[in-house]
Amino acid sequence: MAKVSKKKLIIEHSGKSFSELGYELTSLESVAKKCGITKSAIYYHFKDKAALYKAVVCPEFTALAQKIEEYTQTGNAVQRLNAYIHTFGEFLISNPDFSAIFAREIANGSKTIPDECIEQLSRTIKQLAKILHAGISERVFEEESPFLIQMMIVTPLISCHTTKSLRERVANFTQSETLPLEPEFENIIELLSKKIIKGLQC
Amino acid sequence: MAKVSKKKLIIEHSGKSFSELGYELTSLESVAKKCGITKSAIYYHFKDKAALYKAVVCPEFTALAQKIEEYTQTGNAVQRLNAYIHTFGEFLISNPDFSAIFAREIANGSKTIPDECIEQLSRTIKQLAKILHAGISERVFEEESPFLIQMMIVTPLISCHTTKSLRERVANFTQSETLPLEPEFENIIELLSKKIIKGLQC
DNA sequence: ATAATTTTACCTACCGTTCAGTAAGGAGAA
DNA sequence: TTCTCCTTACTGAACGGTAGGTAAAATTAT
Repeated sequence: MAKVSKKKLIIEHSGKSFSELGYELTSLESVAKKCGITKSAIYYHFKDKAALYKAVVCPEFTALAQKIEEYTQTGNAVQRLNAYIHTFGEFLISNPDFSAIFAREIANGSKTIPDECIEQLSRTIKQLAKILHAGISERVFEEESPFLIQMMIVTPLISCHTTKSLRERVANFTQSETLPLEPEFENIIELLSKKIIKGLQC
Repeated sequence: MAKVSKKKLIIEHSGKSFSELGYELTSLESVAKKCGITKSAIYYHFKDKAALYKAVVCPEFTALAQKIEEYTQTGNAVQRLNAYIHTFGEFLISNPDFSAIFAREIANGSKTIPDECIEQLSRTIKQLAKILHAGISERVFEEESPFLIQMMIVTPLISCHTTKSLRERVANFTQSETLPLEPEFENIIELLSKKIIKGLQC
């Protein structure tokens, strides 16, 4: 065997399924089928469904936190906040699977996110808090809760993919009206970043 | 029967369950139990599970669209946008069940939202588009996609309840740090409204 | 041979759905 | 009044299907 470990295969395919169907509707049998193995083989590698989910989700949160810390160290507060939004945004936009899983978790009360992931998430918000604090020192930002700013950044970006078909359906009802309402935004990250930074400035 | 109709009871209890557990995890048997009837009684009143879900969700969307149109007719563009955000926000904040269902739908690709609801949703965004257009005429707003603004308004508000426990867990990792990060925002609607309007102004 | 991996066969539990049946009550005719 | 007929509102049992999970045998790799 050209050692493509089955474990990785399982993580890949189940990740896709978790993102497309959600945790509950993802059946291990269908995942096994896609991997070309049986359901029991999954149970050899993972204790249970929840453990598999963890194995899918944790590395993603870690990679995100890593990137955030890497790219938001230099420059003034405005530049750093811009970098924060862009780094977060590009990670979400270019990882639609992770985005979808994150969206479901948020809608779900985040009950199934393990503490390990929460810790990674807290790394990013700590970084955001630092940037906002720097902005206050530089007298360019008004004081505001980092959680609120985080939500203003993350939730629209996360929903960007998941609301696509919703926007299209809504557009079907509005397209005959006066205003042309395009349901797609090419450069949502830049648009959002500009608006949030402007909204935050003194 | 002089008593409260069972049909309403079913809608109430299932609505709570749909919002707490989601569509899939809501079992009709548990709903029936809470209503003090049998599962079959639900099938007497509703064709199937999907029809019950519709009966729960449609009136809410209609009520929302109604209120939006009612409260955003008068004033200048800034006042009307402020009214739009407040009306939408207060509806969501004071209807956490609807909020949770909406959040799940967004995370889920909105596959289970009936067209009837989409139409109601399009009413609200048409109204938003009008307001933004008025703002451009008044030379106070920059041109921007109504869909983007809608997302900036709706997704943070919707996630406000559902992220509560997430924020608390994240705060547990950050509270010992330099910045005190409060996971609660009392007046999120007003905060959000101010920032979005500022971000949109010329 | 031994350890790692995977399959076969199976269990239990639950879910949405259907369906036959029934108690209660009103409408209309006798 | 009383008998018949029909409707409303519901029950209980069962069905087909699928899900997560497990024990043990079989296969493969070292």
